[in-house]
Parts: sequence; C-alpha cells; structure tokens
Amino acid sequence: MRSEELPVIRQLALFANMSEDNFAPLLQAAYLQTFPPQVQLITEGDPADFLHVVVEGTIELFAIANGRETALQLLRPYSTFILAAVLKDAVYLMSARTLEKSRILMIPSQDVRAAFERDAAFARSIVVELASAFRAMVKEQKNQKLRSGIERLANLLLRLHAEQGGDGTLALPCDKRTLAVLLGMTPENLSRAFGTLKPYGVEVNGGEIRLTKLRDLETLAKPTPLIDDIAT
Amino acid sequence: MRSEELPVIRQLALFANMSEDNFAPLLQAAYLQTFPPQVQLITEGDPADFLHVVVEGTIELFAIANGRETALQLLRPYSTFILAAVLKDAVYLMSARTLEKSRILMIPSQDVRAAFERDAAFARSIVVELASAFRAMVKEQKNQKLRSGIERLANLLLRLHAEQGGDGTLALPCDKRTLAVLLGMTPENLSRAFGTLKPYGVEVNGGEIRLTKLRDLETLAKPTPLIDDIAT
DNA sequence: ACGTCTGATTGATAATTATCAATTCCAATT
DNA sequence: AATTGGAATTGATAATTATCAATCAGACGT
Repeated sequence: MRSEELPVIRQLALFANMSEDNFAPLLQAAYLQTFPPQVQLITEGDPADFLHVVVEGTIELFAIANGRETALQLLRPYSTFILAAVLKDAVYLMSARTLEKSRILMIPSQDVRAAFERDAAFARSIVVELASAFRAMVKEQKNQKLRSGIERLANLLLRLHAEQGGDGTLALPCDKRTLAVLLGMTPENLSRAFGTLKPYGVEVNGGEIRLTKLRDLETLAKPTPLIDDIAT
Repeated sequence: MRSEELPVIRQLALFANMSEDNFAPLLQAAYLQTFPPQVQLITEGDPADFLHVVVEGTIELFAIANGRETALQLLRPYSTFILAAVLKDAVYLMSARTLEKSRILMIPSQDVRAAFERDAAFARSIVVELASAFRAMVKEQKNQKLRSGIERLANLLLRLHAEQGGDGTLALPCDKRTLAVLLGMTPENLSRAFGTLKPYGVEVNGGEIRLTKLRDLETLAKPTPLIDDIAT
C-alpha cells in the first residue's frame, strides 16, 4: 500500500507508538480502498479476515435477525472496526456498509495478530482501543435500557451539538431512517419524537437542527457522563 | 493472599499462560474476600481500583440513571469484571452487587497494568478476555434491539437449558425480579411472558423450569449463534 | 401454628412504541 | 416546468410494555 494517507494513518492512536520496523510490514500487507455509498463491506457470520479502519466517509454497523434490522454504531474517521473479531480470530457479529463514499484501510487479520505479538506498544494501543470499544457498548446498552426513545434522541442531539462546536446548530450525521434504527425506534417514531421536542427548542430543517432552548432540552435529556461522554 | 484456591485461580484462562515470576507478585498484592448476599461491591462513577474475579457465588452488574435501574450482566465463577475500566484506568460504568454469598478475588489495577506490560502471555489473555467481553456486549445489544421480551425470555431459557445439561429441566440463576431487569422488562411482564410461553411447553415451578416442547419453543425463539452462542 | 415479610402473580389501565396506509416534500431528472 | 422516486411526515390503529393496585404464596422466625 502506497498513498499520501500513510502519514496520517501512522499518527492514529492505534499505530502512533509502534516501531517503524513493525509498522512498515503491517501496512505493506494492507489495502486502501474506496467504496461508493451503500456498499456492504462485511457480513455477520463471515470469518474476520481484515481489520478495517475508516479513513474517509461514514460506515454503519448493523445486524439482522428475525427479519428485523438494527444499526449498532456509526463510524467516522478515524475509527477501527471489528477489532474484537480479528483478535479472537472469530466470525463477524455485525455487518457493515458504507453510507457515503468511503475510504477504508484493510489490514489482514493475521498480520494484526502477528504485530500484536511482536510490538508491545501496539499491543498496548490495541488494548486501549478494545477497552474503549467495550465501554462504548456498555454505554449504548445503558442508553437503550434506561431511556425512552425521546430521551435517547434528546441526548444524541446534545452530543452532536457539543461535538460540532456548540453554536446552537448541528447537522445530522445520516438520513433519518438510519438515525431511527440507530436510536432503536422506527422512522415514524423519530418524526414524532422530533415533534415532541419542538417545545424544547428543537427546530428541524431537513438534516439541519437548531437548538434554541438548550437549558430546557438538557432538563429533559438529563445527560450523564457515564452514558454520554465519548472519552471516559 | 494465601488460600487453597490459588491453584484453581492459576488455571483460569487469564492467568494460565503467565510466567510464575509474574503471577506470584500479582497474587501477592491481591485480596480474596467473601461477601454476604446483596452487598454492593462497586459503584458506577468510582475510579477502578481493582480487577475483580468471581471465585464463588453470583454477581450482578447493574446501572442506574433517571431513577431507573437495569441489570446488564450476571456473573458466575470464574469471570472477571470491569477489566476495561482497569485497563483504561477509568471510572466504572457499572455497579456490582452480590446476589448470594460470594468470594471475590481483587487485584489492584496498577498491578494488572504492570503485569500486562511485563508478561506477553498475560497480555494475550487479557486481549482475548476483553474481546470476548466486547462480543458478549454486542450480542446483548442485538438481543435487546432485535427481539421482543418474550423472544428474549425464550432464548434465555433455551440457553440455560443447554448449559445445564439439556435434560428438559433448568434452574433460574436468580430471582425473577433480577431476571426481569436483566431481560429488559418489568417483573410483571416476566410473569406474563412465562404465561405466554406455557403453550410452548414451559412449565414454571418457582425457579425450576421444565421444557416439554423444545421444538416448539425453538420455533418461537429462533436462536442464532450470532446472538446466543457464548463461545463464538 | 401464627403472623410477617418479601417476592411473585394477577387484573385493570395507561403509556409507549410499532404498524399500516396515505400524503407530502424534495431533489434529481427529463 | 413536469415527472418521478425515495425519504419524511402524518393519521389511524394495533401491539407491546409499563404502571398501579391488590392479592397470593412461600420462607422464616417467634
């Protein structure tokens, strides 16, 4: 793999502390590919052949059972995904598709596992990444089981608002259909939830949202760092 | 720490491949304590000072927000918990309490992190353990978002049944109140769900369950390895 | 055996969420 | 400008789940 992205990849938390001797062969074996929107990259149940890194675009992790589909996570640069399956040499538990044109770095699983054995700094980064992913899942679980749909939406809006500068406006990261399944509700209910939030200063204009009564919205949402902080 | 459990602890997947030189000091710093039922061991939001290992008994991981409480996991020997918080040196995201008299091994966080740095085999075990925990959370997320309450109960019964020998009977691992919140429903609804499952051969007698129409129950539950297999 | 307590169940009702159908909106074409 | 197709919204209704209240059952101690 050769590309102008190499320096930025090198700087990712996962690779930053790796020795050059171990980084170079890892990337040599990797592919950097661009995919159009709505392409399914991986399918749950398949063996995990590659560790994926989102370099550009948006990826949706989703799962299907009983004819129902749900979204589990939305990934933006620079996130890895299915690290756990790669490390356990197991099958994928989630499927992944591009939501927009996306560039994905794919590193063969065995190379990742080999580098883990050889490079202690990489091993440390892997563990931090994995622990973070675990904690994100725990938070999502709490979000899902302890909050109503409206509360989940309110908190998501507050989080996006904060992430995007906190100037009173925010842009939704995907279409509302995907947002709905991500929040664990139907598109129809999401529409109604936005309606319910109108008295709390939520003005919707397509994918652009204005929050005019932050205080009120926060009172409703009751955000807590133990669910809503990305970092911790 | 001195005890007759030392050999069995040594055999746990997490420690089995560790060098004796690294294992001994890790356990020297650890505590093995017995707790009565209904004791809260850790509280979400507190800094993660110890890695916990259930040596005996049952532990419930739970979380509270908005005045609601939910159970996230039930742990039996020999499971570790809050590994992620320990590795990230972060606060607990979940609280833990004993459900019955339980013996817990507690290893100071910094010793775990130090051993991770020093012992490559331990590092590998940690990663496998963490990856497994992550995948368990993903499965639980899918279980929660893709299934109705009755389906979740049906699948849990099938899983317990298989774990306990598959002879047509099974014992619930905790009281029904805890079981209900674990399944993401109210105790009242769990009662009714059991009622709904009666035509599918589910006979309830306190915590003892008989499954007399396995085929029918499986048709309803539609279990899938991508949610219900512990191992994968 | 008796009361007492907690957990479990049942009934009645309300709140939440899903489903189905029908528009409406909007952007991309022709 | 008209057309078209997908997304979004809205309305009507149903299913699911929660809540509140009351009762019941069993374990426990006296």
